[in-house]
Amino acid sequence: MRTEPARRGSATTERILDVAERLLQARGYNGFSYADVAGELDITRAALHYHYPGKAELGEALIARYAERFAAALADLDAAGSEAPATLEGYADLYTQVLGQQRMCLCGMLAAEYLTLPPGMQRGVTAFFAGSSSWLQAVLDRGRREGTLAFSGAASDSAAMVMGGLEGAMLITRMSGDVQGFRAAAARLLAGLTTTADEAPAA
Amino acid sequence: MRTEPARRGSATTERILDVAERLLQARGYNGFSYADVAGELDITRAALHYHYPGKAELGEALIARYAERFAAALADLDAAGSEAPATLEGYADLYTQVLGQQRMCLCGMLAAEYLTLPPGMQRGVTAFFAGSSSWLQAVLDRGRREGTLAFSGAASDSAAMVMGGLEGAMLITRMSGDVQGFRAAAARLLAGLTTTADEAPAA
DNA sequence: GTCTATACAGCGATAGAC
DNA sequence: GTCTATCGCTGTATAGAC
Repeated sequence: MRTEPARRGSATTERILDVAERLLQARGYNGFSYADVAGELDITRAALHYHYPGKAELGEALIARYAERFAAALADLDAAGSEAPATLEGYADLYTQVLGQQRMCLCGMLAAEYLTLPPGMQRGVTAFFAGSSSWLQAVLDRGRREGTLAFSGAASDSAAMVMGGLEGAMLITRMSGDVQGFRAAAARLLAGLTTTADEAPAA
Repeated sequence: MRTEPARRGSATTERILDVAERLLQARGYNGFSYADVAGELDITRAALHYHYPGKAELGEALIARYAERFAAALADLDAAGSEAPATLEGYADLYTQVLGQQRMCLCGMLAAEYLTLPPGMQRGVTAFFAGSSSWLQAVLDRGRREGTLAFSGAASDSAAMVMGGLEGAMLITRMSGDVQGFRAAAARLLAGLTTTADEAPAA
């Protein structure tokens, strides 16, 4: 029951969101227009305004859907019941999947444009990262308790490191489409949370 | 002799670059206009076109100056002759300083907008990260040789982790202005390159 | 729910006077 | 080196017919 569109979205609004989401993740909020979305769907800009009265409302809907899907993915990771390191790998895989579609994280993109966003969108982006961060903190704390993770300082600091590290690696590797480079950087990032340097000196 | 403007820049062009740089780092390339820059300097848009014929040329000049300053800062770090860990802390400090001005890294911002940039700017951004990455690789390799750093895998992967990690942490903490949070995340990031968990369990 | 038509502001850019 | 004036295009948004 997570696969169906939910009652808030008609088939058309979902198609609009799909196109707008791809454009936003590729070009940023200030880098696409109603004309771009309408053009791909072969409808007019006016028709778009019927579904989403303004670009701000469209943007808020995009954030809401993205955050919902992301939260569902995190819930799936929790439900899998893996140990903390594997759970973190699953978290990193979420980013890898987005990057594989040649996209930047939607909220990472909006973080860059933050100061130009309407207030409602700013709130949505902030909430996304707050949610992601608190989920990560819980996983990190659990791992440290279980002894499967080792790091010093507050879990919130390491959570910020993981979240920021993945967003930033995504930001940079997307330019060249180097998904393997992203994977490697993400692996190095998570390696710093376990025992470190327990692998072969130079693979 | 690094403090003076260099002969390519008149006083006016430098003032233009100063304003445009701040706007770009705050709002992104697609988030500011010639009118914004001209307005702050109390000149007209036409006068701006005299100094920089188009926004693309202005953008390229901004990248060139930023990259030049950044390279000079890296050269200073090399000249200090510190051990690798301290050199990396100096590298992270460069980011902290930018964040302290409530700005995002200029090239990190442009990385988000990469697909919407004119080709000349794309080349500049790519070159910036390539240069930063190779400098980091050299420091990492040196630290591993000297025994002051410990990490497995290729230095290029850890370089991508450090660079991406700082860019991403910057991207996210800038929204709330949490410079202390950035510092902590950066410290955790670099801690993963040394022996790890050699600090007090919970500071 | 989609269309045509239109309004209106903002954009980057150019011409030509001073 | 800066100005006024203007062009052409694109942006978001609205009114009203179908």
